[in-house]
Amino acid sequence: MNTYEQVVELAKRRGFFWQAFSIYGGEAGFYDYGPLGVLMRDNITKVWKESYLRDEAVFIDTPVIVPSTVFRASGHIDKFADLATECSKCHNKQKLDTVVKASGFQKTFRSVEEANRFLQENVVKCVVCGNRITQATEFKLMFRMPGQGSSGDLYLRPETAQGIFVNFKLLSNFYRNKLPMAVAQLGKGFRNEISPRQTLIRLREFTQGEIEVFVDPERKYWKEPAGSMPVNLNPRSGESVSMDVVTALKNGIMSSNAMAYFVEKTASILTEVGIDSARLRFRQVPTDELAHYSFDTWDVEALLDDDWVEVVGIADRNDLKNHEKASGESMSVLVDGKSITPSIIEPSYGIDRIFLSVLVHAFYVRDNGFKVLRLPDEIAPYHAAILPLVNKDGMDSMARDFYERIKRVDPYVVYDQSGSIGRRYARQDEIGTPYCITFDSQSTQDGTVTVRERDSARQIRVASQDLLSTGIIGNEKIRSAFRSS
RNA sequence: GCGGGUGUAGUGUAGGGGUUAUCACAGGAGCUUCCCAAGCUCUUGACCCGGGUUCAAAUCCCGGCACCCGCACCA
Repeated sequence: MNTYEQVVELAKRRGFFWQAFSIYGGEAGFYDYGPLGVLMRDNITKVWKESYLRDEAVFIDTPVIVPSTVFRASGHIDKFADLATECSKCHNKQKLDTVVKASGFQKTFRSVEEANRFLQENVVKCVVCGNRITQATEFKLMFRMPGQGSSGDLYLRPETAQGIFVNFKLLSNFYRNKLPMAVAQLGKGFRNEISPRQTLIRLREFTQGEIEVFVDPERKYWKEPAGSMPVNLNPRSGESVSMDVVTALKNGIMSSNAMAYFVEKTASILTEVGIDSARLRFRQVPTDELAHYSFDTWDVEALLDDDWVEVVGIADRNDLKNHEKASGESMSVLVDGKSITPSIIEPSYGIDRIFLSVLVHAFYVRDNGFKVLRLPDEIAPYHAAILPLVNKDGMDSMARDFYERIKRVDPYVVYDQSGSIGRRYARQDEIGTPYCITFDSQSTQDGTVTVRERDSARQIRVASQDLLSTGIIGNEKIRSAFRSS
């Protein structure tokens, strides 16, 4: 088993995530977060959210169900599609690839135009009735609720971003008509993927954290990046380099200050939540792979075993023009007497993929075969487990009493008195709990407890009273003993 | 969506036309246990779903669903 497979096995067994609706055979592309997964995922989004709050972003929350007018303007209804055919005689709908292959051709197409040209020049027949097919259409990748809106269809949003764009004027007013402006949204997105695969990597319902940074198109400026951390850059043309973004901007590898700034910020957030910087790279998307709305995008990819998986995309896009045209509403801001329709730099975080990558990067197996999740303290589902060394001589009641108190200081704790102490340590290692607080016979004498750290298995002794006032991961003794480096 | 493979307790597995369906780990109860999955006793728990063949299907056949690999797709 590779690391990914071992992580999936562990995740199912210990309650991080599992296939949704499994008692009815499951449904491809849908997963449940289990009890530990919810805690850990919320810890990740907390880091993300607070990081952007520090950057003066404002947060909103908009509906997941969206009228067709929005996606007509954004271009999703036209471009967010796969190629298909509909037989003019029997009206059977088929994937274009299937039909073409059934007629003995081996070919794939990039556009309707290209497909139609091929269908004119070659005889391709309907697999059901044998009628010749001459027209290709598109298979929509958005979930649609036909006719349920006030003016037509409703759709489940394929990205959270449009909810921000359509609110641009209200938001700009809230932001006191200043530029640049950053607006963020955390929420569900939906795509009717043709082949969902690999647990949390390709879901049909997923969580996105998107930030729309509205900037002056002339400058595309946000703030000065620190330039203190080298990141792995794979530019569209030229060599891959490890370089800080200030240098990259100077060398023309980064197209704008804002792009450079958010590349650096993203690297910082991802490493903080537990992604290994050595297994992280920024790849500038080749022109022919760009999404319909973007003219420059850096994909942020994490290495899972031998595959690079996109966890974040940072896109330079300009949706406001489309909405301005379609709605008739002005999307400009008056800055220094100049009317500006902003460009958008959009860092879009795939929360589920980040979550999975953190697990894979945290996973390791000890020499004795026991599995450990080396999660950052703030990301682990539980900060600490409270354990009596043995269930007698008052250790159990003392530990239980401490557990009841510490919960009020830090609710991310768990109590366990079943099995041997070694077994309990192993259990906690496997779910990434950084600290185990054990009550032994000395605890009953002087009120001190042992604190065992997950990765080193080393222990220190501290007064249980101190922990009640400082909390666990905030305790200075614990920090300096185990997290100094 | 195509082709190939797979589907047995929470997890990993053995087997396979008539069985009390194997084993391990995990889980529960108890005894024991003063620091890293110790030991003992007891114990909960499974043949993906539907149809067919058959006296009899978890086992064979067909269909569905899910997962894995490859191809395609990933706005």
